[in-house]
Amino acid sequence: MPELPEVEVVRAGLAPAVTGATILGVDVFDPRALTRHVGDPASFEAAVSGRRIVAAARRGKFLWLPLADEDEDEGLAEGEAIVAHLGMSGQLLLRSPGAAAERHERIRLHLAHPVHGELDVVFADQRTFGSLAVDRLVATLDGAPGGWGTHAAATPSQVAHIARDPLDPAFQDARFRARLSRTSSAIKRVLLDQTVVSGIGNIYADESLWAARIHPETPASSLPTRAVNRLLEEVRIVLERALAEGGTSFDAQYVNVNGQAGYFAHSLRAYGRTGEPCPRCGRPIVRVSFTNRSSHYCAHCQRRR
DNA sequence: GGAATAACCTGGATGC
DNA sequence: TGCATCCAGGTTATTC
Repeated sequence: MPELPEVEVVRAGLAPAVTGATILGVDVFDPRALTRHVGDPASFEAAVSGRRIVAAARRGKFLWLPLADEDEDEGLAEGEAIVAHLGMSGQLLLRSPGAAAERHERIRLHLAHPVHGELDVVFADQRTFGSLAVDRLVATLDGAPGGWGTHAAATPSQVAHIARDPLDPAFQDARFRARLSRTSSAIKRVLLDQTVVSGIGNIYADESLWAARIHPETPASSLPTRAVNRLLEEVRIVLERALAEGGTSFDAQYVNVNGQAGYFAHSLRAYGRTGEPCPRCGRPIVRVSFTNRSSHYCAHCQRRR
């Protein structure tokens, strides 16, 4: 499931290939892949064709490719971008022009790069929770760059409500602590709330809470400052380790832009290890239903307060 | 206004 | 073997 490390791997793979490239044309094979786009496939194609990609940016699980006309530079707080969200199973793949269609291919962008020549960016998505869109850029409220991979203090309007991720230099720890202190919701639910902290999904929420020895249903406001700080530290460690290992792949659902899987699944301590011994105390990891999904934790190490 | 829940979707795994 | 059901989960609209 693409969370921050997986999306960042995709962004980092796209950036050198698409930055500076001009979009020659678009093929939309499934309009459901444009559910975030206001307008029909023809309007999407018209909005991007002939324009130049000036960066590959990311905040949390959202990616965007700021667009410029031939005589514009990046850095504008206005303008438009192609926004991408991979949802549950979305992939962005780099392919040679004329390469065979991918399974579940929904959209293909045809690009011409001044150095690399022509290439295609394929958006494939099995479960169709992901989508592309053209969206206007809006200035960030704090004046800092919109996210990783861009110097422009702007994000697509669809991303404006998304909080910064814990690896973002502009992430404010104090603001995070204050937000937690105001809600009695379960800490795992808060970690999954992208308006509080972005980039964390079910896998890394379970892993971070295990590392910080916090029960997933602990009311956020009951956590002492020391525990919140430890949790933030563990979140960052888990995300950085996963990023270094290329992300988490359980099957072919998550791959980088070249179709290769990441290795972090081998390093998971709690997620998906139901019944296996806790790496810390040896007692079995348990799985419980949690808001239409699963939580994995050690009932001994992560006792409920 | 905050919190909880349902719906969207496909394919692999499981049970009968 | 074949069919039916369950499960995975990010985001958002809806409901409480």
